Amino acid sequence: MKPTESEMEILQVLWNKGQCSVREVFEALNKKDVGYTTILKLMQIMHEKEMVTRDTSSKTHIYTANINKEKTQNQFLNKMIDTVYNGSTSRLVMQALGNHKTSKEEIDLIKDYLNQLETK
Amino acid sequence: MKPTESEMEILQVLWNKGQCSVREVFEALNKKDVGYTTILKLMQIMHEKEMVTRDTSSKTHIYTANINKEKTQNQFLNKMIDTVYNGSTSRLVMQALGNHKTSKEEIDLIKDYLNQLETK
DNA sequence: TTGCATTTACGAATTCTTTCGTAGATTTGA
DNA sequence: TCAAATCTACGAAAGAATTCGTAAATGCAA
Repeated sequence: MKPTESEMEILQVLWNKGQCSVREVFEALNKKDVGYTTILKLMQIMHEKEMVTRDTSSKTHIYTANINKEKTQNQFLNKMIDTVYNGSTSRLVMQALGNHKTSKEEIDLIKDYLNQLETK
Repeated sequence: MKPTESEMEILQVLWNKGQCSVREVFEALNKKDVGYTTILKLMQIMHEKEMVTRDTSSKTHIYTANINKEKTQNQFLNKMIDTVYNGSTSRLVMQALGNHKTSKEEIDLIKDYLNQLETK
């Protein structure tokens, strides 16, 4: 049900690009030390689990994500809030905002979002 | 280096309580279907990995977390931002805020925090 | 056409994580 | 004191997740 870490990386590519062959995913991931057939195998397993669908009409199969991006992200997020932040969303958020990687633009986006939340 | 999920649950308890025997952790976790010796073994492994230290001067050993809470949380957070949110902190934050589990109090906390960030 | 490159399928090995049984030591209290 | 309870150590099994080698099919290009 819940994707593994490797599966998540693959889903990431599929969500971004929409449709991909194994090779496209393999190249997008660009992992050293991981061979082509490893990615292939993972995607076959994901197909068995029905996390992805595929079009096998031509030799090169074309894969598409078959689970919802937002729902899946939320699943990870909630798990993380529980096991890493002891259930506190605000602590996660504040740490995320405080970790220097956040640009001014991103912070502005979040302010807008908070204001929206407020007026509702 | 990076704690596993089970290890994270144990660390959670140790960070909260400071110092614990195996039994205390076992009881705090309160997991059905997981025996005492399982937690013991995990904590012994964590000791080997130097994630925890322990005082063995009495029969019941007392464990203490030996890795930094904020640093470890950040490690998970950054990994998550990368593999689940494609590198976008603001998307993670907005999804966290949007998932209903956030109370008004928490939202206010975050606003204060953003204002602080701003004035710096 | 024919052989080279690409692709799939699949089994199996490897590695990582979690689980627990059992044995032996220590403590406690009846 | 000594039996019951509690604890540690440790090996090993079970279960997940990842990895890849190899064989067979397919398509492409000379």
